[in-house]
Amino acid sequence: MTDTLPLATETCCTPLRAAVDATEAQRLARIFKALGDPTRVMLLSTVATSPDGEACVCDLTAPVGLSQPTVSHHLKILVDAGLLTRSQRGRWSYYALLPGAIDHLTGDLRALV
Amino acid sequence: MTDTLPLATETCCTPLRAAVDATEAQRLARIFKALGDPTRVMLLSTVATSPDGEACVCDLTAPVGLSQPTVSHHLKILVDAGLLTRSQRGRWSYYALLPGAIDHLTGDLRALV
DNA sequence: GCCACGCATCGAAGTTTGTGGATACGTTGG
DNA sequence: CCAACGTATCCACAAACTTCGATGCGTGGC
Repeated sequence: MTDTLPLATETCCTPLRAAVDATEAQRLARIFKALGDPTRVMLLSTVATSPDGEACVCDLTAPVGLSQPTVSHHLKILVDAGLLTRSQRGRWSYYALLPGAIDHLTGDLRALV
Repeated sequence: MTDTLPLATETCCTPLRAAVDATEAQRLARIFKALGDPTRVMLLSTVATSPDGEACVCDLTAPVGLSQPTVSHHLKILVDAGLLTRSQRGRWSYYALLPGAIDHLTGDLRALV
């Protein structure tokens, strides 16, 4: 008796879970973070839409208006994120879009929600 | 005479341009940056896959294991990026996925490359 | 009207990131 | 070999970001 129920939780605070686990969220966030800079968006687009499908660093400094070390830094982030590939031929490093990378990303994005 | 050509540019340093202008790159980067954090990826997924399609802050602190101010901060970033909507009913703020936001994003992503 | 509740905002500390100059590395041409 | 060239790496610094405690703001119940 007198055992008043400890107040129901109303309609709030229901237990929820994401469609991905913490590891997958971290992997996706790493990719999105690579795209989370205007310079890198420009670089990715420039590389992907170049006539040969690839471009070297000296081609990319002018479009973004930044120094060569900075451009190399951004390109490395895009490569580490699995969006670009790097192939060195002679003195030049050619960057190209990793085939299927964008499709995989859009697929993962839809799987999130 | 004797006007030797000033050395052709070899095969390098061709003039390139991105498929988007600087303003569009900045807009996209803003959205991607919002997704560039594991916590926000988890939050977006949790909100989007919740049974009612919406969730209040108190529902979301537990899944990510962070304090309430921090969760509110991340949710504001997702709202500002145009990914979530916020609707206050009573004492609670309900966050939901903005319809079409993911589709627009995937479309913009394909238009980039 | 007052208090409890859920949430947003503020202030601060620690960490990460973007950027460029200087420099080192690998390659090519002479 | 040696010099010139294209890149990557290192160092430093300013700016932005993540996080949380404290606090302020609406709303609802008594």
